[in-house]
Amino acid sequence: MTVDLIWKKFPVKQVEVKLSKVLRCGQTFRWKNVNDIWSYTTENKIILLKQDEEYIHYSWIAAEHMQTQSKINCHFDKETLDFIKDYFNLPIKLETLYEEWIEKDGLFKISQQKSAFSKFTGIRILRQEPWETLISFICSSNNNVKRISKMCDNICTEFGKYINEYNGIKYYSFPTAVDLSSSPKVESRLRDLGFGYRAKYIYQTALKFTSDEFPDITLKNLYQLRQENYETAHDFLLQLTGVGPKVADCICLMALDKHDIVPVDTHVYQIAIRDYKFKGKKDLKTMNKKTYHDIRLFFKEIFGDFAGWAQSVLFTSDLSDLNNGVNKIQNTEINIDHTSVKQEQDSIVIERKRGILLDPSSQEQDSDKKVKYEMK
DNA sequence: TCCACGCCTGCATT
DNA sequence: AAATGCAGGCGTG
Repeated sequence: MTVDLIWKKFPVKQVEVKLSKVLRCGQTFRWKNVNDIWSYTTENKIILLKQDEEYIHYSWIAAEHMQTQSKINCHFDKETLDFIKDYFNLPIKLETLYEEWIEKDGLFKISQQKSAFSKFTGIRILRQEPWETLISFICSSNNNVKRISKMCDNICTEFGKYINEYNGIKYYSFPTAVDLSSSPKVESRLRDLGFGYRAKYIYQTALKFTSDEFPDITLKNLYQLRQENYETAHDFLLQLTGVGPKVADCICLMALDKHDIVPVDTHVYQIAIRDYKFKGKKDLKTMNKKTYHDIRLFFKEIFGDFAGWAQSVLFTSDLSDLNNGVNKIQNTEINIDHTSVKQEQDSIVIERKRGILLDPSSQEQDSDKKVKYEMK
């Protein structure tokens, strides 16, 4: 089936959104990049995006079963644009926030080296669908971006609804709670798909959303948390299997409009000690409840109402472990001849690499990596 | 209440 | 080349 894509566009500066960063900095795991076109499935269509200096271009492919009439076309155009504006939190102006952060950053930072905020522009927090965010972040424990992406891909292919095909890739929607609790076999199937101990967490969480035993745990109430305060949202999420304080905070920040929440892991803890004036043991491996709380409030006091957003920039700029899948690919390329880069014809990985090569600020990182590697 | 431990897989190191 | 270590958050006892 061949489709003629019709592209529309709207103006956005790259300092407001930089797709190549935002879509692979560890907050979303389901976007694919094929020939510099980003793609993602919703319930009824595949959404396609590409970005140049001044514009984001968007297009869509309706689900296979839907007929394409001019009326639907027009509706889908609007729906897609609305989705993009909402998903990327576009009403929130990043440039102004960055100015505030740079100012505050200077006051608290230990060294006066160039602020991460002037180097890594266009990184913003998405406003993602709460159910997908919940399941994705249950997958994130003890895990890396590459593997989480693969797991999300697997769960859609196995339990989602077929949407359509584009560029030789089949696209599926993200499975619902009903899809994931339909049979106890779900858990063992997820295990087979490489979910490990998270298979049980996902199945049990899905069950809580569909079973009468837990009348308060519903999709509607999950969505309602966007209107509730942080404590309410956090406590609700902790009832779910596989959701602890860190995962709950990720969901609060990335799906539930809690812009001031900083999810704390040991990496964030290290940033607090190394770059800011947080006093704590440098060798702390396991974090207790108090430390977690203290670090979260520490960053909130520095950056204020959008502390979670600010933290995501610091985190992304501190690339050493983050995106390790992507970085590993770069190292492989630099060091070994082409024949060695064969086995994984994984389109996601391959295309990520492409995106990086075309992204000017990432090229700086490329050269950094190269230097580090040669010095070894 | 706090803590140590096990859980799963993929990748890097030895 | 097989064995080991690491990543690093949640649940359990």
